[in-house]
Amino acid sequence: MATNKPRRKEFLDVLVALRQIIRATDLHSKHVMKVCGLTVPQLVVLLAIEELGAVTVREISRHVSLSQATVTTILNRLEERGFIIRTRNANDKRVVNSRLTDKGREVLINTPPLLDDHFMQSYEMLGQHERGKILSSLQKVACLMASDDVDPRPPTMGRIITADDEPSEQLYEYGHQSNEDA
Amino acid sequence: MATNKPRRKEFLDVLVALRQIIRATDLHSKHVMKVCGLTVPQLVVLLAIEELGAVTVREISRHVSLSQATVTTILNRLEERGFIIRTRNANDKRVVNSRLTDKGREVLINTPPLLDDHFMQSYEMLGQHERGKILSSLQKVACLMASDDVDPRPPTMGRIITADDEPSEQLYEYGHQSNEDA
DNA sequence: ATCAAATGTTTTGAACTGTAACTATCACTT
DNA sequence: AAGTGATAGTTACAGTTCAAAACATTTGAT
Repeated sequence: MATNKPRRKEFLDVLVALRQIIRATDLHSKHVMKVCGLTVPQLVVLLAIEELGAVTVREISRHVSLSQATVTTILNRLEERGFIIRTRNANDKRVVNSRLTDKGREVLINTPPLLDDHFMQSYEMLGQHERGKILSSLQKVACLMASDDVDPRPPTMGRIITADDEPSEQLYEYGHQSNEDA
Repeated sequence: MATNKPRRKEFLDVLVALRQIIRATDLHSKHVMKVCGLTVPQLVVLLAIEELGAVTVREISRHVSLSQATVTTILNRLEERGFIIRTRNANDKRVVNSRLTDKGREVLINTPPLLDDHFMQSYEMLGQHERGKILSSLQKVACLMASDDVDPRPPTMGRIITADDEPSEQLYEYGHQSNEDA
């Protein structure tokens, strides 16, 4: 337990790296916006709806790691532009289910990559070991940061539509499950 | 062999981790705001000014990895609240130099940590090897992402304000200095 | 000296983001 | 049935963020 104390500088390095990553991510989102008319957050939400079918706001917000309010504003834009429709659930009128329209489904066909092109290329060339190191580090950081804030998670009782809501592990998977409700 | 091609899922994992990190960072910033009245970006800018002395907007923006426009809006808020003052440079009236006020210097004394408490604690307990892995991974990611957006700026060659940019004590005179640059 | 290009900052417009306050609805108790 | 508390979603507000356009000023060329 000797050299265990990171100096101030080490934290600063972490901070700087994080800020650069955040900035690059944001820049990429703006770039995607110019190319395809949708930002990365919008696409992420759209993909979540594609994957989950008729889905509640809360489920989306958990799935994409955004607050409910944020998801609402994103859904507003998506609905305005005709990529999704929202319908109140008949069983529980508090609930709003969002689904893709044809237009929304179509726009997803040509989805540009959600990560920076250059990053993806370089990342692919890295060799499995290195990639694993990076991914696990990112997840570790995410995890360490999240745990402070963990627990927006009341005992779920999947009543309305939900199947199960696993927070981690494979978030996006291309399976399909039609989960229609009357 | 040659499982070298990361599957779509691997990129998604990266994306998800990144989004969680970004979110956590933002949450922490909001938290800091509630505690000390300044957001993390505001503090970062303030710290940059503390470090660099009377400094231009462009220099700040490079130092903190934010666009000039963003720095300007942050400076607006900081000036409004009396933490800094901006003065136009006499030599070149396009240039604006920002410096701390006493109030600004004072508020920095009790700066809360710019990284999440819980994260810092856990990070400290990690052992040097693990920490190194994480830091280098973050830097790698930052680097891979940044290169797309290559810095349109060669290393600062101090034109207006003196040259050597030692990150330590400020010995900046914004007087003149014109020759140089043989 | 004057006009044009370059440079430094600010403004504008649009999006993301979260908390807190608010509405509507449901579930459960009395 | 009425009331209370929990839950789902939206709105209001404040802050960050960037690109692009608008300004202001300086520098270089004619």
